[in-house]
Amino acid sequence: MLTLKKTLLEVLQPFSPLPLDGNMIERPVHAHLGDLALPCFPFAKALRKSPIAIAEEIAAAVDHPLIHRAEAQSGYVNFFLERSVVTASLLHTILGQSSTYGSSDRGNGGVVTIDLSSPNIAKPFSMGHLRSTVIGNAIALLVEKCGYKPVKINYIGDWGTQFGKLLTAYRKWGNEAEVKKAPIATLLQLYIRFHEKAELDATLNDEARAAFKALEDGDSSARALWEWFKMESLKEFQRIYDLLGVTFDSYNGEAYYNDKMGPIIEELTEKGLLVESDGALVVELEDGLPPCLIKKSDGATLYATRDLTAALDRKTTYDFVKSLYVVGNEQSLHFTQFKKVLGKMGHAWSADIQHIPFGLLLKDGKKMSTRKGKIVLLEEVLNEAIALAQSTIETKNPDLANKKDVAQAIGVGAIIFSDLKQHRRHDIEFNLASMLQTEGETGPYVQYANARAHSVLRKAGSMRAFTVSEVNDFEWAVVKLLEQFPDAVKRAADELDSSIIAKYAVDVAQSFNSFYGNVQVLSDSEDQSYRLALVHCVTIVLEESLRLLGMKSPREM
RNA sequence: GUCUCAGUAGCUCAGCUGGAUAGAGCAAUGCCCUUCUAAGGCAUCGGUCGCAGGUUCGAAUCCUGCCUGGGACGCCA
Repeated sequence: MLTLKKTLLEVLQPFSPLPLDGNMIERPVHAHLGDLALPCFPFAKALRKSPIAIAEEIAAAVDHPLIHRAEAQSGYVNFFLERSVVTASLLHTILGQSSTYGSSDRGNGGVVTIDLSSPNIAKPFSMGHLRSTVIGNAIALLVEKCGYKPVKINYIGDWGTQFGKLLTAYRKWGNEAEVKKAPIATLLQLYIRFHEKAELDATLNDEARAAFKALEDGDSSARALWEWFKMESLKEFQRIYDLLGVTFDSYNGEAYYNDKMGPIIEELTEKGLLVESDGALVVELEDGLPPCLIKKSDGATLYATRDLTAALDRKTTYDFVKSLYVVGNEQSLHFTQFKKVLGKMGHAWSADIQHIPFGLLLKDGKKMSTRKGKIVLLEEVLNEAIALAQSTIETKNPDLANKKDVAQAIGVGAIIFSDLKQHRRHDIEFNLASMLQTEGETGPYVQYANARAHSVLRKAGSMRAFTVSEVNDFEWAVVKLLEQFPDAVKRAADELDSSIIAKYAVDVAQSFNSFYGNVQVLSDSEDQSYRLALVHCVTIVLEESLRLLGMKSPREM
């Protein structure tokens, strides 16, 4: 309640011996205690009175048109707002601002680069990449709503020793026809086979390293195979991005930086930061951090080398005010090192780089590993969710138009929402059943609330002017939540945490469903026009919330 | 071993910039479709907030130690 809180702060400041801020006003845990509350405990010392007495004095003295009444209760002043005044003003605001409700311009057009998705070529798109894609996309939408200009970069993993492994495996055991038939699946099998054999025969790893070195040095046969693998992979990834509705501003992957790493190595050398260690070149770091490897003993580059190059390139290309990397928890150390190295190079903007870590997707309590073939394929999961939504539609709403599109919106929505609703740092135990769920705190639940709201609006026909006379508890609960939307957006953007939006959307859907179940909107009552306006506002806020999560809002389902 | 993240109801989680009786969803049980989409609503059941100290008028929330689990820890990314 940003504006309500602000107003209340101004009203209350004269009574307080301390400067008040928004954090000191809270929402009571139970609705019967009031709409907003001021705990008076912090004032006791300065005023040398008991919090109970202070609360009573304030409650008796406060007088404002927005405040219906103020009650003192065990050290708190509980405020009951003038419901009809607040409601009328809020509904007009939301209807007037429509989808821009909750938007701000505090980003001032500054560029925020977001490194997201970043699947590895020749490997299937796993559930792990889903997290990065979905979280990164939602953050892009969030910062955009706050006036920044997001640049989504899909930093494709198309370089590195893994390609040496793949090239080696393909030359030993692969054939062209099989790869053509089922590219990713076949390449994955080769990759897995390589690791099985390498456990028994360590010389394979040496071969792989040599093969990658050859690729990096421009060997034409290696290069041709690599191009082919990459093309096939990108085709497969695109199908998934289309399904998820995610687009990118750049697909510059690691290979893009292959011939651009010279300058950074020179810069590191000039600044005296490179040190030789066991034949490799490293940058030593303080604070007990392990050194950052820049060049392997065979002269080949590493992840960190390319990341540094990419960071410098992005700074000159985009001049970002913030650069975000949506990459798993397990790479935290790498990002700490990488930022430190940039700092040591004298780039003050290294402070604008931020790792957005997220928890692993676990299977039986353990990390899934591509190398051992322990992965879950995202495309299969998505298709299953869509099929499930489709069959639900057939039983519940068989006459629905565009069943296919709606089923896709719901199935994909269920998957996206199940990921975004929990705090991103938590590890997630992979559970297909819970991702496919459509009841309770799920994406389809929120979408359903919105569809019901639209159904009411359709039946009502055109909107009319309204006046608010009385606001019942069901309506008031919805109004109070709608009022918090800008605050939820702000908190989510401050913490770059879309789960705040997801939880907020569930709250709105719950309060709306409760209202819907208990209050008849379409009726002869003179409250109908005001209730319709409320329902309309619910759809505006729900749709905007879902949009910020990267989800669609079908009007019928 | 070092660093790091986590431990809240049977399960999955919210609350963690300290504030009132710790909240949801799932599961279980019982109601509600001759009122706007039952992917819904209403109700019941369910908790030593990992353990032990400390700070505070007040701690799930902050500090310290311990226990348990995940992850990372130079030539992978």
